[in-house]
Formats: sequence, C-alpha cells, structure tokens
Amino acid sequence: MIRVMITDDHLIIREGLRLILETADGIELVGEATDGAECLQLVKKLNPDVILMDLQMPRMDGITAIEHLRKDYPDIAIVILTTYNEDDLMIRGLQSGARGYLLKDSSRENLIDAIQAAAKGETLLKPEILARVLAPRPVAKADSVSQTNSILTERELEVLLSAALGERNKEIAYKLGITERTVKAHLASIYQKFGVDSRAAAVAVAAQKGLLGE
Amino acid sequence: MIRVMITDDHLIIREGLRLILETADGIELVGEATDGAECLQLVKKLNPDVILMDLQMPRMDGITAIEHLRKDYPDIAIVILTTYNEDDLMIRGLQSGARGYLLKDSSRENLIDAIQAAAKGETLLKPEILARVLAPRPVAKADSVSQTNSILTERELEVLLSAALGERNKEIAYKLGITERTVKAHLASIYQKFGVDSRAAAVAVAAQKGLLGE
DNA sequence: GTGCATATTGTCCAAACGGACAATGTACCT
DNA sequence: AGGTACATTGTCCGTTTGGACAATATGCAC
Repeated sequence: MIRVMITDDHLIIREGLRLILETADGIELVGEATDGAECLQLVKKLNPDVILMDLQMPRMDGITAIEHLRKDYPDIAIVILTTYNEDDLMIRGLQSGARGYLLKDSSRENLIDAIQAAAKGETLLKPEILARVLAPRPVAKADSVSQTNSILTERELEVLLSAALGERNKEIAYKLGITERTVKAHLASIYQKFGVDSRAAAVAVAAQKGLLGE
Repeated sequence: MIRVMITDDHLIIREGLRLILETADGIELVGEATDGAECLQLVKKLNPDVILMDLQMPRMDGITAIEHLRKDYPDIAIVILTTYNEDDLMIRGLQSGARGYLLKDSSRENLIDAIQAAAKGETLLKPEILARVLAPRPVAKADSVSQTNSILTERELEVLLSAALGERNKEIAYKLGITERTVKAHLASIYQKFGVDSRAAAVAVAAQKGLLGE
C-alpha cells in the first residue's frame, strides 16, 4: 500500500486527486496540505511514501518545501504537480530532488503510473521533458547563500586544511592551541561562506578552489 | 500487444532477453538484429513498437542507428541497453532520441516496466541517472577510470562522489537505491583503501587523486 | 566445486558533528 | 566614540558517523 499525501492550494485539484486516488488499488491517501509550510508540519505525522507537490503556493512554495523534505526525509518520493506553462519551475523542482512530475490534467492512468514509479524509486518522464532536461540549459547560478567574495580568513584556512587531513575537531583544537568550540565556530563560518553544511563538502569545495595545494 | 525488437551483437544478451520477453504478458518479440545496420534493414518488415538497442556494436553503432530511426520511424520507441560504465554513451543515446535505457543486468520486472513505459511514450529513469542528466556540469567519469585510475570499485566511486557533494549517508542511499547500511559499508571500504577514517579525509584524498571532476 | 571479489543488509553503541541560541575581547578604520 | 571584522569560548541537543562484531547472495576465475 503506497501512502500518498497531497500538497496543493487549490481545492478543486485536491478533490479531483482524492477521487482518483481513493479508487486506485494499492494507493492510500493519507492526508492533504494546502501549502509547503503545512506540508512540512504534517509530513512527520502522516508518514507518506509519496508526496504530490504543487509548485506555486502561498506561504511556502513547492521548491522550498522540496528542498526541506529532501534533507529531512530523503526516503519520501516527491512528485511535482505542474501545468504546461510551468516548465522552468518544474525543472528546478527536479533539480531540487523531486522524483517525478505530473501534469494537472493527467489521465487517471498516468497519475497512477507516476505514483507507482515514484514509490519504486523511479522517475517517469515524458519525451518532451526529457529533451528539455537534456538540452543545454542556460541555468544561471546557485541562488543559495553564495556571496560575491567568500574568501576565508587565515585562521579558517588553517582549520580547513587540518580538517582536510581528516583531523577531528579535538585534534585541530589541540594543534592550534584553542578549544574545540572555537574550531566549530570557524567551521561554521567556512560552511556559510562555501554554502555547504558538512566538512566533507567543504573539503571538496576547497579542493576545487585549489586551496589544498596541488 | 507490444511488438518488441532486439538489436544487440551478443548472443547471450539476445537469448536472455528473449527468454524474459516470451513469458511476459502483452509483449511480443518480433525479431532480432545483431548490429545497427541490420536493425535498419529489418525494422520496416518487423514493424516493432519498441526497439531494445545496444550501443557498442560492429558495422553500425547504436547511436548512429538511433539517429536514423528517429528520422525514418519517429514513432518507434528506442530503449538503450547499457552497462554501468557506459554512462556517457547512454546520455548521448538519450540525446539522440532514445526513450529509455536499461541496464543489461536489470531484473525481469524492470525490463518489463521500461518496455511498457517506452511503448506508452514515457521514459523510466533511475534517480541516479536523472541526477546525472540534470547535473550542471558534464560529469567526467570516464570508462577508463575503472582500470587505470583507481583502486575503488565503480560503486565505491559513486558513493565517494556523492559524499564529496556533502550528501548524508541517507541521501546517498536514496539516490543509489540502497540502504544506509550499505553506504556505510562502501565508505568503510573506501577508508580502508585510502588509509583514512573519515569522509572528509577521503574526499581530500579523492581530490588529490583527481577523482572529483576538475 | 572452491575460492575470491563485490554488493548488499543487520544491530548496537560511543564518539563526533553541526545548529541554535548565545557572549567577550581585540584590533583597525572613520 | 562608534562601527566592523575577527578570534575566542560557553551550553544544550538532536543527528550523523564510524567501528564492531556480524551474514547472505552473486558472479567470476581456477
């Protein structure tokens, strides 16, 4: 039984989906949310396998919700609910970790197929969408927390170099003659400047920037 | 009844596929070819709905055959038969107009699913492939890596590359379709081979070895 | 058949990590 | 004097990680 949750701000859409899903074998509709924020609140309680996610919603949009979900609940498959003229948003959704997309005027059969594929960990793509994601995209830049000049201080660089050697915070602290707490502070600052949230990713960025000496 | 045609130069592959397809409901195996040129000759007579296409073949390779088929028989769905270390070729095949791909060691279920999806005009993609075609940069995991470059297995390399992106074990597990425990196993193996004991150090070693796309 | 490599998954647990709130002191510039 | 950047340290807490013991299955080589 695939546990499905709907997140869409349009009542009509929700009702339509409910009607279809309630008569489908192997699919159980466990709940609905009307925007991204509510979705995040409910997801823990409802424990869905698949979330059907609208993109344009009040309060918190779908892309943001997907990013949160991917981080906190990576096992949940997210299927984007979209329309024909939302292609760009949809691509961004897929890049954010969604496992599929569904046109809002999909046939009943397509709907079921997409949900079942998502639950299996697969993604069902229409040829035109496939062509689109394969096309050379202009896709700008990371809209995340990347500032213009993200240069590390000397101290931060020292910490990062040590971290790249696989040293624990405790070891780094001892070596630099400071406390572990301070090491953490420097790391946190590095993460922010690099737009990451783990030392492994920070080391990779440092390597890419040539900070680790080639 | 979905009319399926096989194009592959390996007898074993053809026989294996035949065995599976002949016992599948709704699928009819209408013929086989051993290379791209033969495929083009036979396709008119056999009139298949779906063609399973190998990429590396004598006389005429799969990519070329796909391009011809796209032009002359746009209604025929082409599913690429591929292996794990043919990713680059596979992407090119998709760009040439193939509607799906299949690992040669796919399970029976996956095989049937992919064929049925292709016949419906859809494409079934694994999350890791989706991530790949969505990747902002052309990933350079060359097929030479497996022999020349690394003592790591293909799988271990996949895990390591994901770890270098800052992904959690949970996320990596999701992306590769395995459990978190298995991700840990691969990481442990990587650590042992690299002589380290943390993912940050492993990423640094990987960077030094040039395993991360430069 | 017997190994060997590889891939997969399991549980338990201590240590490490990263975020959320912080505050304090120093040095430099305007 | 006020502002800014940097370095430093504190606690609390949930999450993540890696090690320690594993076992099973598959495919390949000999």
